Amino acid sequence: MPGTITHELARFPNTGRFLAGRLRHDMSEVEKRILEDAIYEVAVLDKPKRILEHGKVYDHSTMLIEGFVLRTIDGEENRYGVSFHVPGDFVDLHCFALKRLDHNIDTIGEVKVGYVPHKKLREIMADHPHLARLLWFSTLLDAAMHREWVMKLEQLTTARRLAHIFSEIWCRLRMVELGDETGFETPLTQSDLADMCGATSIHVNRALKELREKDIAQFERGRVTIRDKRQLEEFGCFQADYLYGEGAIHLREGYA
Amino acid sequence: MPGTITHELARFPNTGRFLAGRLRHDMSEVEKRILEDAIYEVAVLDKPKRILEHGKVYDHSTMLIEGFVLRTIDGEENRYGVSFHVPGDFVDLHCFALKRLDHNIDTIGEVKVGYVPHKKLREIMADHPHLARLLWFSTLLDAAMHREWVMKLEQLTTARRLAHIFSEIWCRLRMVELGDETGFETPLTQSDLADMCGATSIHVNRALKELREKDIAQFERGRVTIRDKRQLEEFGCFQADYLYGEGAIHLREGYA
DNA sequence: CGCATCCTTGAGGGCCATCAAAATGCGTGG
DNA sequence: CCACGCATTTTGATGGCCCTCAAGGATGCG
Repeated sequence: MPGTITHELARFPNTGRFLAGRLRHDMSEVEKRILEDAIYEVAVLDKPKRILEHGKVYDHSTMLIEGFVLRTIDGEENRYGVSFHVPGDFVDLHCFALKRLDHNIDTIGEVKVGYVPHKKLREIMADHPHLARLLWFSTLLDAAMHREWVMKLEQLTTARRLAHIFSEIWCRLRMVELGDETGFETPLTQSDLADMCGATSIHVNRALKELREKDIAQFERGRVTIRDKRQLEEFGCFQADYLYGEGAIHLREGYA
Repeated sequence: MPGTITHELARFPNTGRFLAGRLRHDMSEVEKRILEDAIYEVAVLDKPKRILEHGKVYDHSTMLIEGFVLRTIDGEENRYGVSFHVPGDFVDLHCFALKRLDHNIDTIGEVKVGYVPHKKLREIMADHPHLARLLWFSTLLDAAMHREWVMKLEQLTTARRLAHIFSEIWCRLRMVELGDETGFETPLTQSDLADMCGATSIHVNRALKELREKDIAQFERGRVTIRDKRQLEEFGCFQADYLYGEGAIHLREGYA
């Protein structure tokens, strides 16, 4: 059926999830084709790997086709997770306009990525302003998610941060029609979660126990099961509007 | 003298600080003129005011000409500061491509702003791809700063967060040739700083005392004085590369 | 000179880090 | 199949950072 992900992936196997559930409906067939054809190489990485490194300059950008990656910044001793990506995300469009990178991109579990040369992106900027705006939009989504993470870190305890992260990942997966109604598969470890929460893995473990005992969500190796969606979102102070999905569901009611 | 801020401001009074110290040298005279002329109205706001509100849709974007603004997100009880802007920043280019806003823009002290209609921005997207890329670049700078804040919040104590914030503000002011060699003027209160640190104003007060006693930096009503730049940056784990300034100074050495 | 806002200090308690140690699951090779 | 190594997960005890509640001092403005 036209409009479904299956239909999109049949025609655009590498970029069919790009902006799905958001502004993909605003893309013309021509634009979808241009983007799909911009990918000159596809790679499958089965082991965790740092595919982009802080400080370096690249002449391509990366589309995440399958799997998960983490955007990280290294500290003196620890690694810090500053954002998370799901299939359909253009993970480092940032390095197109910024040149050198201020962060790393680390894969988590098995991943399939597509590479787009910056030369192609420059052509798109020059010849297809509407598509260019959509690319811009996708980087602004990243910025909006970063802002939410800043607020989350300023406001929430570790258990609530985890609830927020689970809510966000689940919501984003559902927008690209991954995961299911009871939760999602993920290769994330407790240590990865700790990197994203600014906590130790030891404390994350206790916080996960709290979520389990409250019957909110359950983390097992390789899977997150949501026991109570409403409670999860409430506990994690999650309101999906910052993800700019389609439909009224994603309009935050707003606090008084 | 050509190239100095004074010379730029003489010709482009409202936009002469845009990307100064970063990619402004990459802007042609024509592009500078287009941007300056895109501002259809200038306003001076003497009292703290929320100039952009979460959830609303705007048909203009805002250039900060003088003064400071805070990008905030409201919680149930508290306000959270997710970023900070200095003169020359295009504070809400985000709302051009995102439509509705996921955050607020609050002024701090007296502020002068210029408004740019989105219609003009669409024309720039269509007719001036290079200038469009520079606008994109400026929003990516915001994203890079958000990432650094995420890391800062995951990693640092309140006193160190303050050191980081002071370092960042000072560095950004110097790029647009504001502030001076010993520090900078600012209308920020301890309560504003608390909103940016995810701490209470009470604790910020104690943390400022620590910076004072360590002879690192001094906060008085309306002014931050840096006593020891090297110590400030070290204590706050500040490395300026994420601000993408010109020159080798801003290239992080990188951790082993 | 009264009021509002901002700054400062003290006491008690909760969240989370650190140090230490053990249990579990998983793949490899004998 | 079992032994082993390794990463991941789990639990306990102690202490530091920061929150809350409470109160008072400074500063600026009408």
